[in-house]
Amino acid sequence: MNYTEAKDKFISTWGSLGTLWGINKAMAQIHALLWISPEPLSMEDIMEELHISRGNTSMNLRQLMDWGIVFKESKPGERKEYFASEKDVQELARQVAKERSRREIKPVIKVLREVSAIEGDGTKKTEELIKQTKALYELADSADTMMNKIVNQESNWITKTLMKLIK
Amino acid sequence: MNYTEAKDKFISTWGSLGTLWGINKAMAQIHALLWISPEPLSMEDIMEELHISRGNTSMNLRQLMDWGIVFKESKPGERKEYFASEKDVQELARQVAKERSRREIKPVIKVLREVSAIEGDGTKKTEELIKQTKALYELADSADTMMNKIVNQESNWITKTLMKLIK
DNA sequence: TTAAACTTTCAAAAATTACTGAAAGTTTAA
DNA sequence: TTAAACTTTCAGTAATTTTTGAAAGTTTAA
Repeated sequence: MNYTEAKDKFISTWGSLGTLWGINKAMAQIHALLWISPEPLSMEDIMEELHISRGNTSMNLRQLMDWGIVFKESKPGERKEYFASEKDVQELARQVAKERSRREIKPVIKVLREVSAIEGDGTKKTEELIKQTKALYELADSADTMMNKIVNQESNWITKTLMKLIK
Repeated sequence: MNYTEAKDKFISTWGSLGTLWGINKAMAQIHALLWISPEPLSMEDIMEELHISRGNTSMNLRQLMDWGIVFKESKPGERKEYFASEKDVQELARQVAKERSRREIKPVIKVLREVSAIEGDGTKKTEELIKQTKALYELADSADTMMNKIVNQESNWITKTLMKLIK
């Protein structure tokens, strides 16, 4: 496998993984491209490499910046803007975990807490609703707390922790 | 909030979370419905409660069974088939982790290993591709190994472990 | 200021994904 | 066997999501 094959394989695999996990393909592919690029890329560079439109590129770069994993860079003396990925894998993981917790997990935990807190009325179905949503609440809440621990630790806490668990 | 409101809120929230994580809404909602139902439900029951078609119900039940989190039950003396959810939250988590690892993570790890193993050619871009995909490979591999540890432990290992990490 | 160089927005179109419903298939009781 | 009771399949349709591209917006150099 030469450079171009490897690059294309990585970009397309990353795009598919994104799709599977609810992230749009263009966004995941732009991230992949920047992740392996030694230099920041311009919008033109990205459009050309991935064969996507200017609008699509712009919108997805914006999202990647909202997620905190891509940054704008301006080269001195140039009008054009360049984009660069967060390059540290630990920081990438922290940032993704943090955002998914904030946007997706926390709101669900809130609903689970509310739903599992309704008053029992003596019926079996209400008991079951309370019992099952409470179990989900407790699991989700522990998992989320752990994620946030990770997010707020020094950068290689993840690896250290995983190592500790694995051995 | 009364029973019906709580039930509807749970089902619709679970459906939306599914969508966000790449799982189709009907599948997530059927799971939610069975999760809180004290008794197994028939296909008719599910269709009626969620206002979805027979075909849709059938296909998504099949998928839930493929994931190993919903089971067919036949009541003695009845032709109709009934469906019940895995009720243990630990087992649910184990099963979901196991399947996502097998279907989605493992194949990506394989690609990352291949891509990061290409031979360097002295160019900066090849070096960067190797370095960055290797970093991703190592993180993904550790995380996956941990997931599989969890999957193969006794049922409340998750909670114990999370507790240990949190305090 | 002006206008060139660039980015963002957004309505419309395309692509993808999910859903329906009727026909085909299967199972079981008699 | 037959036929009733049920489930699955799948082609067509609908809904949703993504993408495009041109117009509007912004920035900066002169």
